[in-house]
Amino acid sequence: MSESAAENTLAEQIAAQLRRDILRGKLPPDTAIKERDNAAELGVSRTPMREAIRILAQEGLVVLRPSRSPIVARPTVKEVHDQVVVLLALEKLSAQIACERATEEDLSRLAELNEQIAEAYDHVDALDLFEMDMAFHRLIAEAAHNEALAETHHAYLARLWRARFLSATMRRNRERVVSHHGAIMNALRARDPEAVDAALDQHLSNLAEDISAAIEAENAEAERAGG
Amino acid sequence: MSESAAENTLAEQIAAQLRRDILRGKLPPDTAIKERDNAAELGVSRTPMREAIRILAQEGLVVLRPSRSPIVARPTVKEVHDQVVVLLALEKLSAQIACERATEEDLSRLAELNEQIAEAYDHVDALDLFEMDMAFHRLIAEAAHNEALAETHHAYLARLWRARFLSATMRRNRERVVSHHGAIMNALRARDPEAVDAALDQHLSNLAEDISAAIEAENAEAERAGG
DNA sequence: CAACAATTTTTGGTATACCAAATCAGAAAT
DNA sequence: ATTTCTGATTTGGTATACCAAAAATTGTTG
Repeated sequence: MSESAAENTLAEQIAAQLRRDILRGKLPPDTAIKERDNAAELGVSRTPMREAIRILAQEGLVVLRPSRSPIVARPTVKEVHDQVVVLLALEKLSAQIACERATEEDLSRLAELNEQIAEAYDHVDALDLFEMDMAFHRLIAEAAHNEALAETHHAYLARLWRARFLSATMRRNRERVVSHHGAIMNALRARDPEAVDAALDQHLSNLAEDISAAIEAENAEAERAGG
Repeated sequence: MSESAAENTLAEQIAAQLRRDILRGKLPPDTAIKERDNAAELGVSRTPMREAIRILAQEGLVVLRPSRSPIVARPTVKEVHDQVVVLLALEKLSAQIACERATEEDLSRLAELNEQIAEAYDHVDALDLFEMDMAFHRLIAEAAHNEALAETHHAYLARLWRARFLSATMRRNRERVVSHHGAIMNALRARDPEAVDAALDQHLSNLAEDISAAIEAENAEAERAGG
């Protein structure tokens, strides 16, 4: 996991477990998450299960409905698209600030990670690769040294994880990713705000469309199965 | 309240209560919120109190410490400043999008509210005025018709509520607020992204400094009292 | 008088039991 | 056959009790 912290409480462990199951598709959208049954199944009480569900709801992975079981969220294309827009804005802001504030260490960490990604691209599985990509973007956000910004950015990254995963497995493109990351990095190295902005636009603007396509495909699939 | 929703659960009611107490200064920074004592005091059990505390922690109003009572947050100047930076960026993004997407109804609501603010400025108390100001900025965010963006923007507005309140009561300036709001509105009316950007910069850039000054003053005060 | 160790207290985390509201199913009446 | 009313079941919300870990305090010892 990109989370370095060990999951302390039972609730957090449960949340992590459910999160994985949701993101990997084991718990597809619209699946009910009954806090009673689910807790029993895992051999825990309702209390931590309840808290875990709240955590995921806060992340947007499940939706809470009054007097109904929470269900795994099925975001609409518009919702996901809107979220991508915000993510892009946050990342651009981070990068702008990072042009001034990034330390040498920030930059070298970024470079190192990009190399790792380039190297691992054809060996590791999509999920692990995704963790690395996510870490790259988090490093950018953290290079701004603005905690609130990094936190919010991370929240969006996490929320869009599944959508980004769907999109990436559809069109996995080594050259694009690696060279884009390289461009972003070099612009940051040069501390050139405009170049950074352009590079990020380049890298993330397609993302919106890719993700939309992926979501549309999944929802169409569900439509066929459910109707 | 700007919240239109009725608080359903006990936990939400408690959270709302605590939130008010914190924002109005009845529970000043560093105050411990023991879930046991506090629950007993309000005549409720720990369960909803616990949940309420989580809600406020998520909002950044209280901080959770391992094996310690949660305490009311005392944001540093840097933290608040960083948050203002993000708020500004979110609002600018909203306004940019709103230039395309805002409906006539959005614009007229904005105009109406601005008039109300101008009219009420010298009559109502600072708190009510603040609700109105907050509503104005929320309308801008909502005019972008991007739910995720509006939500995140609102979260920052809420988190900065106390800081903004401190700053505003320090230097209340009718002309500045009303004319700035007017400028923002007109730029939106003209659907001119650059003008909107400039107007928001004008209005909110001072905010960062004002807030910093206010927070510094409060923390200095606490220093004197506590040391 | 200082430092350390043991005990007591306080903390959050978890399990369980109970309740009220909402939903769903089945039976009865039209 | 359809609709409506009722009661059983399932849901989330709340209260309470228990536990383990971590502080704080106190007492003891050097």
